[in-house]
Amino acid sequence: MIQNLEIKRSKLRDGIVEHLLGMMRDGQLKPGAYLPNERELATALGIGRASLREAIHQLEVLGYLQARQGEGTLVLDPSSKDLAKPFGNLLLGRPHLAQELLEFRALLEPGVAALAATRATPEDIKALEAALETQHEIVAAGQSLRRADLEFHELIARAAGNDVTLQVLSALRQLMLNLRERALADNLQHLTLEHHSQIVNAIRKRKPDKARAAMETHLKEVVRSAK
Amino acid sequence: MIQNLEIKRSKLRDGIVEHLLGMMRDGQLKPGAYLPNERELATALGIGRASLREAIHQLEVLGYLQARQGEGTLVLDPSSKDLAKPFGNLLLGRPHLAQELLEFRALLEPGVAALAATRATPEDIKALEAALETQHEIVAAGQSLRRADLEFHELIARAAGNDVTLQVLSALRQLMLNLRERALADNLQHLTLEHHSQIVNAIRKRKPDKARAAMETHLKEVVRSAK
DNA sequence: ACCTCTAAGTGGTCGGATGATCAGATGATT
DNA sequence: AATCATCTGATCATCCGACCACTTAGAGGT
Repeated sequence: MIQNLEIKRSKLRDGIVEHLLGMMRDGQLKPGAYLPNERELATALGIGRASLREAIHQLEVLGYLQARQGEGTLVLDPSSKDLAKPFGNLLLGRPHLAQELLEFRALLEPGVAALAATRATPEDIKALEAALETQHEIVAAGQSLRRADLEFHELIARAAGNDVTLQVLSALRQLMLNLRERALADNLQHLTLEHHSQIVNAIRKRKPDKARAAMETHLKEVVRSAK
Repeated sequence: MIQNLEIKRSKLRDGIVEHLLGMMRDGQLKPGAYLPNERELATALGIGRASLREAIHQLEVLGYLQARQGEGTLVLDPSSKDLAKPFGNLLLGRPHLAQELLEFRALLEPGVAALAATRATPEDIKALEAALETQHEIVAAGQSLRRADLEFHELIARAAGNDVTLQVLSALRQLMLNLRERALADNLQHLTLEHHSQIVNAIRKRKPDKARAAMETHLKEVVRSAK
């Protein structure tokens, strides 16, 4: 026999997962609404509550639902909700991947910056300039640049106009935020500011290659300082 | 009435999940071994079988375990393989524009190729050359290059030596495979072959910039032909 | 030695029962 | 009338015991 592949294992709950996902796609289940209670839903689907509960739990782990005892099971918005939580679960107990996460980000973001340079709307550029201003103030006040730095990179991802990229990066940042609460040294903060300025300049002038290069050197510096 | 207002949200199964993960970290549960059967384990942990099953199911979704009906529950090796499966679940059912997926890939892979040029082992290079050979034969036979193309890109990601990247890309490919079964035109197949050769050459000669550039033009062509 | 088929063990599913928790209705107090 | 405490119903969380479906290994016959 050639392949009996994977599809023979149709655990009932997997079917339920698919069914619920389908209902969410079709709009029968909209974000913010509650699922029918477990007993009703189970009988409606013609399955036992145990199976339904496992399916619901799976979707909860993946970030589509949120079950609240005594209240109901809430349907979340998968597009706006960050992938950070499921991403975090993914790395549960695999701390050795932290360094690789940094590298992954360094691999992706230069291209994102280049994209941003070609696609950024005037509003995007304004937001970036405002963020830059804020960062100057923060450094002048001697506070941590960490939070503003994250927002800055998110703005760039948004300006690149690719939702997949935006979500992946946002999940990544959230993760790194949890993994390491490393404060940048003061001299590095000034360097960071300088880099950010160059990036924004390149985007404003629509110079993709310059934006890419600036982001590259910026992240290289970050990786170097993290060692 | 006293403190502990915070930990109330500890669903019992989460505790079980942590407990099992701990056992896997401690080496009490080694990859390749089987979990005690559900009935025993449940009584040993002092919980009901349903709760244990939800915990096991969660770890299965995350890729740590694999339950097999009639056989047992297998402990997987979380460090080596199959982050791809949970990652695939992650993107399951989220509405994505195919175009954005392609773009995301085009954003990431050039950097991956550059990394591969600096890190590829002799074995990696040999595998790439063998894959190239196979591709020539396939084109000569007039068959579809699609499958071999996917394997080729996977080999490069593997040569880059970054597991996160490898798994993200592999999940991405799986997704695109489901989205569109588009065959490459014949003239494009020769072009693809040419590009692949250039990439392998750059990797063999340890020229990261050339590898990056070659991959970039390659993917640009793919995107262009997909419109 | 080979094949068949049974039996034990395992995860998969079911339905009911009980406990814990929350939101809204009800009623008492101010 | 407004505020607060309590009650009530609904819902998820957990447990239990039974049965179903599948895999494996071994007994037994050929």
